[in-house]
Amino acid sequence: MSEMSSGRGRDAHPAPTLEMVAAAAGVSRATVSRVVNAAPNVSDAIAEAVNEAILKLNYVPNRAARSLVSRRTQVIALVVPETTAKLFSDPFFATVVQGVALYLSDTDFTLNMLIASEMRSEKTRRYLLGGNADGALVVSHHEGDHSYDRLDLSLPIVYGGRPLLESESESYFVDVDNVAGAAEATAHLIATGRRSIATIAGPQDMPPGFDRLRGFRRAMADARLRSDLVEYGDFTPDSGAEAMRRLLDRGEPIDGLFAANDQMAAGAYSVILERGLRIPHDIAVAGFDNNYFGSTAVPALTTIDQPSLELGRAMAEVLVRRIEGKPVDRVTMMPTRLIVRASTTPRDA
Amino acid sequence: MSEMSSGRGRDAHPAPTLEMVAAAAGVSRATVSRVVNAAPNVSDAIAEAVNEAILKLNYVPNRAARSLVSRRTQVIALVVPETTAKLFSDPFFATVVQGVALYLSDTDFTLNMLIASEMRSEKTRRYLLGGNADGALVVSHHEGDHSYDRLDLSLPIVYGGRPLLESESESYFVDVDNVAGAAEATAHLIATGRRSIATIAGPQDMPPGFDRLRGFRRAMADARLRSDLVEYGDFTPDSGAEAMRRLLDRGEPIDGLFAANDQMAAGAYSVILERGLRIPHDIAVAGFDNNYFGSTAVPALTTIDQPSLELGRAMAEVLVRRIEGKPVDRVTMMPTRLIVRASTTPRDA
DNA sequence: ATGAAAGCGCTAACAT
DNA sequence: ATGTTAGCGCTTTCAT
Repeated sequence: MSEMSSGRGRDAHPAPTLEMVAAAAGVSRATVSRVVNAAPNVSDAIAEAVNEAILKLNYVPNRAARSLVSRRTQVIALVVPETTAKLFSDPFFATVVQGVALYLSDTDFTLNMLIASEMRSEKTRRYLLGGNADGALVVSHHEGDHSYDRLDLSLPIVYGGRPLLESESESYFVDVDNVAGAAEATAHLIATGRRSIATIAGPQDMPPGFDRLRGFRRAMADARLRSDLVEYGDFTPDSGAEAMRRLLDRGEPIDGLFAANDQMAAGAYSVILERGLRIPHDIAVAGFDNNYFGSTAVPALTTIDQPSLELGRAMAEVLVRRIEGKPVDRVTMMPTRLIVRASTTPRDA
Repeated sequence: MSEMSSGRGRDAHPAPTLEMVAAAAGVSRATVSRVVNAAPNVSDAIAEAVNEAILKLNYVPNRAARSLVSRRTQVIALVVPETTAKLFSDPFFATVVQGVALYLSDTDFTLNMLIASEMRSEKTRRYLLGGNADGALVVSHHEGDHSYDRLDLSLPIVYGGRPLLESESESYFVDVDNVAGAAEATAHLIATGRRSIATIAGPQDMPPGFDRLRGFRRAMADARLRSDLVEYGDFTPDSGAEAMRRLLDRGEPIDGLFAANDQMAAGAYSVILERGLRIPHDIAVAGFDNNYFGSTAVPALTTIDQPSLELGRAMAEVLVRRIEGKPVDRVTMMPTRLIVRASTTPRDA
């Protein structure tokens, strides 16, 4: 295993410049620039000659030079709060990033990923304000933290997930329709014959926690059913188990459960089983997120699928449109999808 | 929900330039540049005055301008083959990326993520060769594809995972020690009393597939045990199930199984159970990867943990050292760790 | 120790 | 339709 040897490169073949292309094609640099940027006013003959020279020299425009004069970096920053990065193994988040990257790979933009920790928050701000990116995407997980709002004055920003206090923010965001998704899951429970439906809600200071409870309540109200069987968890399996315990300890009959995410549903499963109750016979269960906590559970969990890839794609698209000055809605809602599995099979089936 | 409004910014506050700082501090631009870059020859008094001006004006150096003259972009490209991106939900991959990002966030480098599809491979090459990055990291999953080797002449590259034909490549890479990990898992099976141990190997044209089989054979040979109970899968659960079926159909006794990854182990589980055999009583099982396929299996799967975060970190570190011209080993091996769970509990325990 | 000046590679008026 | 020219903001000799 040898040592050494390093950052040479880039100098072996001193990269061809626009000027060299101009010389080779026998035209001015301005003309080459026009050809490269597909400007309207170039005669076909010359354009062809220039393109030939470009090909022959293997010319690639220097981005730094271009950025310097055009004031455009063609860079989009993806800001990942460190708390979210810790949950990196969360397939939801990874898929959102993939969606962003996929969309951008068809544009001239490049994706810059930043991990923003408390410590380095100043560094992140400086990076963003230092003209290093044309726009930023902020993905936090459940927090609804729109603390980069102020930066939006200098740089277009698009968030994944709505802000906590929507009325106080003018921020652009793309969000999953948590209310509709939760309502759909609840309605499904009702449609399969359940009447005494409880919910394990998420933290009410996190938008998804709040919205999913709202969706549950709405569906219950629509069916003229009571919706006071509510306990709260923090989206972890353990908290789901405890909430289920509290729910069962109330002594009221429960034949259906909507958990605000699959993890909590998984936690609830263990308690339900431990009390000698059967799923779905005694209690039908529906979750939210559609991840492996639900798909590998026994019985498999009915849940709400989030369009994570599309969410990422949409975030990138909204941001690019803002950067390019095209009109975009300030809020974009992504539809969810009900995934019916064994945990909500009707009793008579 | 309002419409419009867009890419303004950046002009509201015309970013302060080095020149403005110079004026404010009453010195020349050269001096400001020296202070910013911590050059040796600056008097404390002046340095202080300059720093004050920088703070007051909230000055941030313009990267494009800096890159243009210094020929350094401070950008590191992370190339993700699209085939890998599809497996994005794979926690292994996501965590590697996180490791990279985490390491870089303590440096002056920035992470640029590129999805390299077949279609856009030319675009990727141009990007890399166009001086848009100071170095590149290539993470493919299992493929051992080092097809960017040629670019290494112009740009330092570091791979995650060894090349398929190591002898033919001079590439820098960081890899998990698959041989040692597989050997450790197998040795553990042996240590817990198993003697007729089979393996479900991965594709032999993928380095991890090949290396894990080698590790298995080595451990068996060290214990003077036969190692001809080998069937192959393609790392998917289904292929694991089929391989297990073939193994069992051989009619030879099997009391232990090493699967080259957790997915295939999960597939094997179903066949073992379906044949009325018990885990670990009849057959003890060990996997590799340490992901949820194993941790959520029943009984929980003994497996080999890969230091994914550290792998990413190490890749970034090796690349940065190359870029900075510091010595680095061409190959870096990351140690694995045995995670003992219920699937290998000794019979007498 | 500090300043003056040149120039990195490109785009965008402006002129022709 | 094409060329000329003047910078973009910074680093870096070279003087002083």
